[in-house]
Amino acid sequence: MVETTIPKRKISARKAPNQERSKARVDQILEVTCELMATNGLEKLTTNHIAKASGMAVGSLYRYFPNKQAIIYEIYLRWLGQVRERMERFLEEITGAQPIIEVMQALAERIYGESLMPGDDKQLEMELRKAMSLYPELREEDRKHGEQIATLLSRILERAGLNASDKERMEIGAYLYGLDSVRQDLMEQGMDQQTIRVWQWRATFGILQPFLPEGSRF
Amino acid sequence: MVETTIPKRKISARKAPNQERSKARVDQILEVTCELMATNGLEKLTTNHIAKASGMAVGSLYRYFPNKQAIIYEIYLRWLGQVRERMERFLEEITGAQPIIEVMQALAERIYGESLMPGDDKQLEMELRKAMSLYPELREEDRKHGEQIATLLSRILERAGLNASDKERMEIGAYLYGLDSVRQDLMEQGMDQQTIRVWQWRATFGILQPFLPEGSRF
Amino acid sequence: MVETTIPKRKISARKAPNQERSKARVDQILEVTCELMATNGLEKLTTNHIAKASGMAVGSLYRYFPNKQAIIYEIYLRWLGQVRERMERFLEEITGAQPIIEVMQALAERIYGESLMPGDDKQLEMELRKAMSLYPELREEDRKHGEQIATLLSRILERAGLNASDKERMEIGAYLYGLDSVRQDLMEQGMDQQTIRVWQWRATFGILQPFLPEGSRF
Amino acid sequence: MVETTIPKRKISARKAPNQERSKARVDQILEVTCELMATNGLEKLTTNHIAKASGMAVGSLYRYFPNKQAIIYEIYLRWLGQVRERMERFLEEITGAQPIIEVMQALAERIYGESLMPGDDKQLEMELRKAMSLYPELREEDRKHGEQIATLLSRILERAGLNASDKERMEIGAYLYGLDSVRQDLMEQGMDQQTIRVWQWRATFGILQPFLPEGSRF
DNA sequence: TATGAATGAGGCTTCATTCAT
DNA sequence: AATGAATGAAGCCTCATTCAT
Repeated sequence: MVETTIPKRKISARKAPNQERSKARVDQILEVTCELMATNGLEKLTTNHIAKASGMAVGSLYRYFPNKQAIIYEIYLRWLGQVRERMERFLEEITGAQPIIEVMQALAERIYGESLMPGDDKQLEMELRKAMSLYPELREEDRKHGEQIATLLSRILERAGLNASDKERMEIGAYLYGLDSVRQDLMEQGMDQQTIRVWQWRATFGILQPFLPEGSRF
Repeated sequence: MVETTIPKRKISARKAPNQERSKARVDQILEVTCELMATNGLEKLTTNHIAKASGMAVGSLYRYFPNKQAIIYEIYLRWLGQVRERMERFLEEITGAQPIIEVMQALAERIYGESLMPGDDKQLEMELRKAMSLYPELREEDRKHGEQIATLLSRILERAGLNASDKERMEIGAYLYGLDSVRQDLMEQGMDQQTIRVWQWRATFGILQPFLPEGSRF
Repeated sequence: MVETTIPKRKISARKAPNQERSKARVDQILEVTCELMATNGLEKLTTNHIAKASGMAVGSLYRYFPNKQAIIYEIYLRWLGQVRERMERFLEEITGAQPIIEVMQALAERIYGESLMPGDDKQLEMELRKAMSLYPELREEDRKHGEQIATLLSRILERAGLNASDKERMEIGAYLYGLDSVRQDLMEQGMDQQTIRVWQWRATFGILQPFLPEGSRF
Repeated sequence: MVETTIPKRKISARKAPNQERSKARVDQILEVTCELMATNGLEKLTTNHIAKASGMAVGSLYRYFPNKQAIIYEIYLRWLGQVRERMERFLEEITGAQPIIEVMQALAERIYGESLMPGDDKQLEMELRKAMSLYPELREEDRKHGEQIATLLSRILERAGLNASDKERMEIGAYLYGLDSVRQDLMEQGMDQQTIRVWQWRATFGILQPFLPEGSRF
């Protein structure tokens, strides 16, 4: 059990969900919690609500998770995991035959365009961001995730044939990851998704342009 | 007293802080609240904490503000006011002689980069944004503010020679603001300042490029 | 859940007390609250007091009642119900053979004289009346109750042979009820019980005289 | 300064208002408090409201009264005093020449019919009754007052030629005083004033009838 | 294992009273 | 004497967490 910062709180799931039934229950809790967060917001998310909506008793929640925070933490981890997974799959698909610009376009679509989770996704993402600022553990997790993503991005860019040094590729990766939080901010501010994508693309292009093969234009 | 939506709540300061001492106390409350918000987050902001940190009794808070929300509301108003003020000052300084891209970078730094209040500013802003999603009154205020800013931005970009529509100018402003937080993230992650500046520059250029007059150099 | 006036408050019990234990707790809360109201008055009735006196935590109150008002509301409903019940039983017992004045005195004793709940009943009633003037919901309930009582009284007096209109019958009932509190006051002041009975009798007679059949003896 | 029950509270005015200005201020406080009680009810009566409505600072209130309770106490005393005063004046006016029944009728008019204080009187009386059940001191005062009134009534009845023993007259006095609280209850319950008077009269008549000279009829 | 009743610390707010000016 | 800012105990209510069954 992971022990964390002031007030020492356990944040990982209480036990590895080996048994099938256990796993199903954990999944249900997480799923229901996602829905409630997306629907009512983090502020109105109570353990009692989660239990009732999951069709189980509050006590059962605490068999699978040591506390409320741990539930959100797990959701956050899975969410980050999905993002990483996509990037990894994307990395494997890259052949090197496509023009970089197309690769980047495809990446943007994959990373920003797809729905990461079933249902009211944008809202959930916003609430997770709130949670991140509420629980220090999430922030730490986010930082580690950032490094991994930067590395992945670096490798993607490498395989796509980006004409940059290792150091530069890592920087580009970090920066592109940062751009994703810009996207999220703008979403929270209510900017239209399609519009966001356009600006996002322009910024990305600005970053990559110096490393694109001569003559590559929009 | 501003009367607001469904759960009738008073959200403006209880009285115009005419007297000197009064004003000092109001300012102290606001300042302390800013710090607490930035440090611990909106969720952990309690009236009792504010009172204790301000070195006064809870009851005293309620002499100056009708409720907790009103304190946040006031902070929000002042923050918006400062942003507007800066943009206005900036607008007056624009000569039209500088390259657009420099003007834009200067703008981003001036508007959002400077510390608006003592202490951890970026964090405060995030918390204010959370508050905005929590209190309908803030959203309304933000909407009005947004219109004013749009106008100002539009005029700044116009004067700087940017060939974009009103809507686009607003979007550019928002995006450039977002880029600034990327810069801060990277700094926290330990990236070299000079390096950050380069990438920042590239991203900014990517954003502005479509609107720059043909052949404009860096 | 009964939805009520302006500050939307739930005033019925949170759940029908099906389970045995549940019902016991609800009853305990109500009983304790009655005692506290009678002893210390409505003004000093606090949720914390109720909880402590009931030997349970505050939170438990709120499992069974949505708020303080709802507790008082339930007490009030039960009290009104008991009064009605008594009148109905009394109505069935009337034969018409007794002299009216005796029937009336018996009525006063039966309806208001008996202890409706364990303990200091008269006081409780006073407090309930205070509560009624404090909570709009109670007033509405009281109004409905009043109509039902009016009908019952009307039928009782009618069956007892009283020659009065419906309106007058209701008024007589209310007045006789009032006389009973005089009796209690005098008892508290130390007047001899037998003596009180005599005066009580005379006042009752004064009230009924105009409606008694010509020549009716005491 | 009168020291009273648990929690020891001072309830008489802080000083005999000798100085003219002092007296004026005390009177103003009392008057304003009466209005506020009648208008908003005892529950919403706060010292701050009283002060503001009196056009003075809260602190000044506490120069003339040791606490809030004392203000209400004083109002109550004055109110009781006015009732007594009327009865005394009435006593002096009795000549013995009038038929008893007329005297009693006149008394009823004087005691129950007149307005005891200027303004929203009925409401104030109701609030004072609430206060009585809130503050033990008021109840004690009410009891003493009751005795005095009973004595006065007894003397009135004597002078009016009521054919009763001293003991009986005292009892009658006590009972008639009790009847007045019936009147108040009925008022609180919203019964029409004129109607109340009629029943009140009938009960009074019932009480007195045995002692009226033979042949006195309505 | 599962349950859900029970807990109680802690959040927001009010207001009688005090005290420095 | 007068002022009114300041105080803080106390009121109502919520909800994460525990524990007996």
